[in-house]
Amino acid sequence: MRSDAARNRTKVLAAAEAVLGEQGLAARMDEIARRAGVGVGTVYRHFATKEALYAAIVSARVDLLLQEAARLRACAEPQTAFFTFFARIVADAASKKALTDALQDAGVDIKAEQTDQRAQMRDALADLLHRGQRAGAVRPDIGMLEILALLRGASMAAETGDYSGPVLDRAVAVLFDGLRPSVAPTDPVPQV
Amino acid sequence: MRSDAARNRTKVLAAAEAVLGEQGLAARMDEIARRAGVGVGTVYRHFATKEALYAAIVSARVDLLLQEAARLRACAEPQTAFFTFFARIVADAASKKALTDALQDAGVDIKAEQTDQRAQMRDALADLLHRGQRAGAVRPDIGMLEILALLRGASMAAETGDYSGPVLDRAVAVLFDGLRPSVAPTDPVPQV
DNA sequence: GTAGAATCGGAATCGTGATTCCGCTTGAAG
DNA sequence: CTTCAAGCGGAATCACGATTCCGATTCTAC
Repeated sequence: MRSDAARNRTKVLAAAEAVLGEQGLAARMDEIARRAGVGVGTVYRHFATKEALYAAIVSARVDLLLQEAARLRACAEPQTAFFTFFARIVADAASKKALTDALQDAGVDIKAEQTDQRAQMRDALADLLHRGQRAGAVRPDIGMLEILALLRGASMAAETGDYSGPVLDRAVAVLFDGLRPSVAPTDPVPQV
Repeated sequence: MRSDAARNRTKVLAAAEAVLGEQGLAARMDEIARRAGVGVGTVYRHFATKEALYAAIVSARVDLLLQEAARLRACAEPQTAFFTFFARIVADAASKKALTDALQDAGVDIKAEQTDQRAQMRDALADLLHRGQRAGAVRPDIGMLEILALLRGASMAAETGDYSGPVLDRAVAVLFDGLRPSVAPTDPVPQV
């Protein structure tokens, strides 16, 4: 690859990371090109479609989360590892838009890589959850489905950017309290 | 108003309720017109823009919720009223798309009516929350901001339609457990 | 029954933003 | 220092869906 091409690819990725992080999928290609100091044509030379570019960015972001998960699985205490990871994901969503979808959406054209990452993410989360449960830090009567729903909701709310950091922290703390084993038997839940 | 016009307006509203409930703002005007058995022009005769139509539908839906809130404020026990209302909103979001935004979004062109409804909703929720707290059913160390964030997240997750009813119910139950006063001293909450 | 205003239907228009195209530039091989 | 294929910029093209327009249809009043 020609050296200037490589340089441009890097610039495009950086700009896309920034713009997509701010605006999510709503970002425009022109804007990304402009911020990269490059023509739209160049963006398209490196990434066939907006979705492909988007996928590249999200994939990198998810990889970081997966590394974090691996670290936690390796060294952290099972009592806190699950909560730490959960909070990490929510914080990531708060700082950068458009991660949420990658977490679970049944996007139309899922690439093999994405499917794979999704599976890895799910595995890591399941493992951390089960360890936490075995360690007595997480209530035993819930499964991955509930966790995914809660994580999704928390990430989406965080992503809106309507709530300040402290408020989000307290909201997540409430969630975590609900996830701990109750000292007393759980109250019945009002049905709708 | 001419009788056929009134009839059409009704048909449009019904179709819009259905289509917007299924697809949210992504719904197309053609689709709404088609399902109403009417031309697009007719839809526009009754509602100036897609947003106006959308607003009319959401407004009606919110009104129902406000009535429910009034009922709860009037008769229900304060220990359960708050939770019942919270669950009711989430259930509504699960069955019909696009309510969430109306809950809090800072939409660009908010009509007076919507602002008013939003205020009413906020008041009702605040009242139910405070009653619950005074009755000792809701932990006292959280405020409306946290509740709104949690409600938003729950509604958004419910709206995706990715989770079955029972899973959602259990996830909401976890949330509710987190919102109850802890028997043991509360874990430290991340402060500002 | 008829006139005339109110409505209707849906093709044509517009706006927005992704994607393509192509003449011009530039890196690097010989 | 040439050569020329890879790469570039950004105007032109396309797609898609909201909104407008206007001739053709009803309703309703008389």
